[in-house]
Amino acid sequence: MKMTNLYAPTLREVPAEAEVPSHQLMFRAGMIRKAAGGVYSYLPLAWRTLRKIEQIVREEMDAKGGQEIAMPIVQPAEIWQQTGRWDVYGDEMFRLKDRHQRDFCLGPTHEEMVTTLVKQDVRSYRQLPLLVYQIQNKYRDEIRPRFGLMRGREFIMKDLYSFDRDTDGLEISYKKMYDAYSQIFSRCGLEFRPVEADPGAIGGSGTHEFMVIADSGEAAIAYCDGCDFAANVEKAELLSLTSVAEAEKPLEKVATPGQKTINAVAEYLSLSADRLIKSLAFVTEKGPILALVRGDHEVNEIKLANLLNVLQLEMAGEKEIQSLFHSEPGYIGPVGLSNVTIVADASVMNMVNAVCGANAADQHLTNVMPLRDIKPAHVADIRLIREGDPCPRCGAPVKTARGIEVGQVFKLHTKYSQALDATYLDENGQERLMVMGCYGVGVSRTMAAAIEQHHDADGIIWPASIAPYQVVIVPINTKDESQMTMAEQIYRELSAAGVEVVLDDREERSGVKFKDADLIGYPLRITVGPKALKENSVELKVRRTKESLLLPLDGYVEGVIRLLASL
RNA sequence: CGGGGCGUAGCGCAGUUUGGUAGCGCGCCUGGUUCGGGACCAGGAGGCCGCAGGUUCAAGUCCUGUCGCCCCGACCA
Repeated sequence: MKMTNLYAPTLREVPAEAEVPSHQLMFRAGMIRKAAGGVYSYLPLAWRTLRKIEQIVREEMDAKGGQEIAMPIVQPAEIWQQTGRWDVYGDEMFRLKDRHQRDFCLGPTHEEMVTTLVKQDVRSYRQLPLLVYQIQNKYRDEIRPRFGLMRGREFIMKDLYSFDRDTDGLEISYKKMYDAYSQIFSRCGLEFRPVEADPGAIGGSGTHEFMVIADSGEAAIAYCDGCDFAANVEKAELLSLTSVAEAEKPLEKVATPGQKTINAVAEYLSLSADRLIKSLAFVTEKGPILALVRGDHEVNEIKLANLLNVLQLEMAGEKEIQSLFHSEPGYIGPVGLSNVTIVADASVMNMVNAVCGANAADQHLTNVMPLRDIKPAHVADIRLIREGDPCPRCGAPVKTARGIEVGQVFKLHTKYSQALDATYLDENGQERLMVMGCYGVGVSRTMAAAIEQHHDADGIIWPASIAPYQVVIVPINTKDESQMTMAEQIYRELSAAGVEVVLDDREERSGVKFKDADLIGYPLRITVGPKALKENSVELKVRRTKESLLLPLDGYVEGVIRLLASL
């Protein structure tokens, strides 16, 4: 491709609306343009990279026996009503009506569709397992689209669905996909980590998320260098911590005027925060909850909601706290409480002579012995893991990092086959439910994640496997005939050898072309100027390392190909 | 939806306080001089100042409404 023909309008300045590096750089490199909030056009450079990622995904899916299909984006309401998700999905679903006022939606995902499809024709155990997948647009009317392609309302996703005879089969399919995903993200040149995750509202049990490690990631993960533990912090389980050894003392009420926060109370009483009990009031559809964690800990609301099996869990407001505790925020506590369900973190129950609110303004209780003074309805692990906590598997201190979720593998079991009556006959002629799994890769998000992980102040640094083009040839002076002749020759020879190459034939100064080359992020740049001509060689510059080298003109094509393989 | 901010040329912004001929930089077009990291000179094109209504002799600027966008929180590939 010649640059004069390439539709890649680069920008010098950063558009005000772009915040994160991937968004800014894709915009500046002329890869994407916005049509509406969270909805983008992909220009040639972006589309080429997306197709490369898709192709990697496709090859790995096919390698595991997946079969590519394409299902409708426009889906009838009925199948969603059958599983109950027409209502559950809420405002996040793009809904539309046809001319007869029949309800449809734009598919946010395809469990209903694929189950309805497969159950029509799969009747026998002989037809299972079946793995089908598609790569296409998904639609979710996100509460808040943001960060460019990272959280769009229209995005490209690969979704594979596995149908097995039983859970043993599901385990095999799950393992296949887990392995395939590791292959996919490795081939895309990404530093990633599969982590244990919370199944969330989709239901089912057992799930891993594939996280690309990046500071701008929306998810926090905890992992252990001592063993293979790695989990989304939402999910990461924790061991209960022991407390100081100290003789039990009698309960006492102390004045703590104006001390409303853990830190303030701790300082006022000259104690460390881990000697305090943090009491947090929540309201749920099943009534009010008082959650207790140690003062230096945070509540994990996902764990709490799962434990109580509630859908709504919100922090109580000041009014609710008044009516429940006859006190104000900052002074509430669990001692002597009977009208609120108390949930204590396991570590709290190990505390001795602790401090908590007294349910009276400007008053706290000291020498609280949780086992003696608190009557929790539940004692469980409800806290959020943090850097340095002991690993739940091996006890070594865990580390934390931020990650971008680019894929998820999920065991659905029979949730959808049951709701949609997807059954088969086994060897004994018995009707049984198909056991399902679903496995997604955010293709467009993966492209954004790759940029988040691989960029510098000058622009994108593509891994060669997903670069829109691998090489750019920059003639220093377009009007110099010998330079142009050589540039054209290199262009032809590399193209003939199957290398994807752009010839920057624009009549621009070299500086402009260098800047654009860095911005677009070609892994390799070939500069054709006096130096190269004089040495009768090809001048290469590696985008990632910024190192330059000269290759003799004789045999340079093989050299370029070898170099690319290492990028 | 709650909180914060912004809509003026393709992009980045000033002008709004105090109403009075719509500006700057980059980019774009023409010609010339340049040419190894975003050149220089000269000339030029390009605006329903988000939209609608109102106040006024006069509105980018004041008032009301509305739409859109960005950031922070609850959602998720």
